[in-house]
This record gives sequence, C-alpha cells and structure tokens, in this order.
Amino acid sequence: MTVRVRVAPSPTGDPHVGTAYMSLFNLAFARQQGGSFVLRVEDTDRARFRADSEQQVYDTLRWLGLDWDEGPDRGGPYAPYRQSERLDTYRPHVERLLADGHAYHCWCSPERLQQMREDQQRRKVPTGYDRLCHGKSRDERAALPGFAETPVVRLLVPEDPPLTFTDLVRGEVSAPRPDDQVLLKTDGFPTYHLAVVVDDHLMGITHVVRGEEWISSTPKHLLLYDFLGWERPQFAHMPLLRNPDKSKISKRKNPAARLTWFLEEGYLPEALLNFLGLLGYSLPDAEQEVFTFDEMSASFDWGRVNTVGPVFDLDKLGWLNGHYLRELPEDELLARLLPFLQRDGLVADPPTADQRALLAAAVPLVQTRIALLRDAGPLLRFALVDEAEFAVDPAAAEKVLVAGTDDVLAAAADALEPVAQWDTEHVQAALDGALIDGLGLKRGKAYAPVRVAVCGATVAPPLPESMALLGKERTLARLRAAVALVAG
RNA sequence: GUCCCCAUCGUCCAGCGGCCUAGGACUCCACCCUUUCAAGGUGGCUACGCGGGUUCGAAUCCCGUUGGGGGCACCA
Repeated sequence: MTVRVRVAPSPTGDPHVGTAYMSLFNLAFARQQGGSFVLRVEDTDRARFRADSEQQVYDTLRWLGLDWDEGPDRGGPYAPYRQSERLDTYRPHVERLLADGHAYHCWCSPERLQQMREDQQRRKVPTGYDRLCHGKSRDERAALPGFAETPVVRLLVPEDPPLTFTDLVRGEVSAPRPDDQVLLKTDGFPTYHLAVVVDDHLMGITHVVRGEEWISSTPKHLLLYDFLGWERPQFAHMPLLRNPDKSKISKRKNPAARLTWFLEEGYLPEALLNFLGLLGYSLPDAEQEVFTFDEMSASFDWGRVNTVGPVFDLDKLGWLNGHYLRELPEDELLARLLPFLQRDGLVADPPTADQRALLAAAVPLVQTRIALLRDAGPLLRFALVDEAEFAVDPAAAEKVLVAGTDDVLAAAADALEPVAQWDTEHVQAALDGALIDGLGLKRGKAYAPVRVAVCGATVAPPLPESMALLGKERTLARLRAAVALVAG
C-alpha cells in the first residue's frame, strides 16, 4: 500500500500557520514512506470564500519548501482537487445514503434550529438536532412551524454509533456521540463532513493528519465510512498550536497565526520549518534541535508527536532565525536581504553598481547583528541613505554629542583627512593615533561621539568598518558637520 | 451546560518503573571577550499541579481531584 496524505486548507483568508504545521508533518511522513502528498482545496463555504486565498496558500507553502505531488494547480490522477468542482461527485453518495435510510431530508429553517438550540441550552440538556423532520414527507413537515422550502440532507445517527478509534499519536481515543449532521446544504454544497470522507476515500488517502479539534467530529466520519462500505483511513490528530494564553492559536490574538506574517517580518523559511518541527515533536536524539526537513523526515515517528498543544513561542523562533541567518553564505544573505532593503527605500531595484559594492562590504557587518531580515535596513541606513537625507538621531545627539566632544570630533577629522588608503585598518590606525595616543582617551569613550556623528546612532556596526563603508568624503563631511553642531 | 482531549522549568522538548538529588534548548541574570550593539564563551535561577493507590522502587502505571484546551453550525 502506498501512503497518501493530504493537507486541505479552506480558502477563507490569509493562510493559517496551522496549515504549514500540518503540511510539514504530512510531508515528512509521506516522504519517509515514499508516498504522495496531496493538496486539496476545501472551498465548500461560499460565504467565507476569498478568491486570492488559494494562491497565497500555494505561495507560502512553496516558500517553505512544502511542495505537493497533486493539487488543483498541478493536477493528478484524482482531479479535480477543488471541492467546489466536485459537486457532482458527492451527489450519488448522498442519494445512496438516502436510499439506504442512513440519511433524511430536513426542512427546518435556520430560525427554528437556532430556537431549538437556545431552548436546549436553557434546559441544560445536550444540544443536537431533535429529528423533527425524520420520517416525514415534505407535505407533512410543511404543516408544522419553522418550515423552509429547500431541504438539507441529514445523517441519521444510529443508537450505537462507533465512538472509538485508534489514533496514531494518541492511541485509543473515544469521542462524543454526534447528532444528526447536515451532509448536504441548501446551496447544494456538501458540508466538510461529507466532502472529506468522500474525497479522502476516492483519492485513496491512507492517513488523515489533521488538528486535534477534529477528534470530536471523527465519529461522524467513521459512520460515513461504515455506511458507504469503505475502509477507514488511519488518523493522526496533531496537537493544536496555542497562543501564549494557551488558547488555540488565532489571527486575532497572534500575528504569527498568519503565514504571510513570517515573510513580511523577514523570517527564513528554513528557520520557520525547523521551528514548526520542534513544536510537539523531537528527533530521536532530542538534544538535536537544529535539523533539516530531510533529517526530520528520515527519522519521523508518529509515536514521538506530543499530545500537548505547544505555545507558539516567538523568542525561540527568533533565535533559530538568527542561527540560520549566521550560517548563510554572504552572497546568499545579501540576496535575501535585498527585497527588504528595497522595501525600505534604501536600495534601488535593481541596485546600482555602487549600492552593490557597498552592500557586499556591509553584509558581513550585519550578519551577527540581525535576528530578522528586516533588521538590516535600520542598521545600514546611515550608509545607504542619500547624503542629503542623513540626520543624526536627536536622542543620540543629546546624549552623546555633549559640550567638549567637538574637540574629539575635530581631532578625528584632522587625523582622517590625510589618510590616503581608505580602508578599515588605515582608518582605525588614524583614529586610534589621534584619539587614544593623541588625546589619551580610552577607545570606548573616544569612539562614542564619532560613531554618533558618522552613523547617526549609538548602536551601529563597528566604527572603522562603518567609515570604510561610508567613504572618506562622506565621513569627513559628517564629522565636520557634527563639530559645527556641538560647537555652535 | 455537555461531551471529549490533555497535564515535567516562564516557553519548547527529553524522560516511556530503577541510569533522575529530573537532562537539553530558548528567555532571563552574572561574568569573560569587546570601540557601541550583536555574535561567541563560561556559570547561574527556575519544573515532575494536588491527593490517594499499585510496586522492593514512580516524573514514568491506576483512580480521584484541580487546572488548561477543544468540540457541541446549512464554518472548516
């Protein structure tokens, strides 16, 4: 038997981080088993449907390297892979359930159902459909209140439905007894419960990997498999990613719930992927926390998946991201940084030759100083900005460029003026000669005002390197300007 | 309310009856390095929710309790 797994996002907005989480585990398992990873779009909710969402799912998943073998965009033996295009596929199965007496029509209006539910809550009894329509013809039902012309199809749950199943991560699990679920909506679309079972079966899905939130719905699906005479797949219910307050991760409470957020912030896909693999999971050698997808996949084991929902902790992801950032070759880091610098308006698209040269020298300076790709802009702004737009940060100026520092700045400028070979070593030699040997200052004290004058901030890449980056002319101009500022 | 799932440092993870006076990582703190900031190095703080069992022995098994989470839609 060939393993086939699937991820099934619903195109209802920004792709959710949970989709990437499920995809990672699905794919790790599929690759290990030499099986297939199927992407199916579950767009049966036309009310919440958003046209641009599907493409975003593709983009973010591909960005992470979680590529699928079959899907709406690339086809496959079980096309179409979009549920909205499979309406005809579901119909005969509904007819069969109806014919076998495992399903029935229901004409209850939304208002009646709402009222029924409220009433049940008030009486503190379990909520669920009361089967008013069961066994009635259209005309019999029409005589009763709360009637709607277009019926839905409901599953007739028997007295003793199957409630337990074996889960790959949890072992034996028992779930709640379902009420009579709607299978086919008035708009002719199937509900998730019907569509997922029909599609998983027809598409040969062998392992259903989904979030823990689906455990309580699983009996509905088991029932459908049984009624339709189909073999059940294996289930693996993954723990739910959590907000810091332990609730299920949500876009409302957590920006990280949106997959596109990680791109915007400048996280590396390899870091995010590694991090997701660390949530609710560990390699057989748990001490190894930095690992590739291939390493995870090779040793993958459902038994090592946790049952506890992990809090999505940005601190650790930030550290991992920095780690991967530091391992990148310089030219690769530059390539990844470029879009962010362009977004900040610091570099032209495409970059000029001057900018290219400057960036090549600047990248090693920021590599150990950034945690996110977007952090490079602020650090390099002093060198990339148009000279006319350069300004010393007022707070830094007030704190560091105090009375008396004009002598230090002037001495630095004078010493740098004759430097012919403008590179880090010669700049530092001139600087140290004038300030440490000449003025008798400690390096830390001496560099502080110079740094603010040249870089415009108290925090910047190392000073001689920054000056080398900036060039002699601009460095001297900034020093002279600062002298005037302090003196005046 | 009801049903279900879960329970080790602040967070992520190790531990699947004795190797645990509980290990690693992140965060935090201190120190070292140091021209700022980082990075790097060294060290440190902090956890088996509680109560009963079972056992020679329990973080590990069982029960209860407490706490957290999820489901209970013509949403997925």
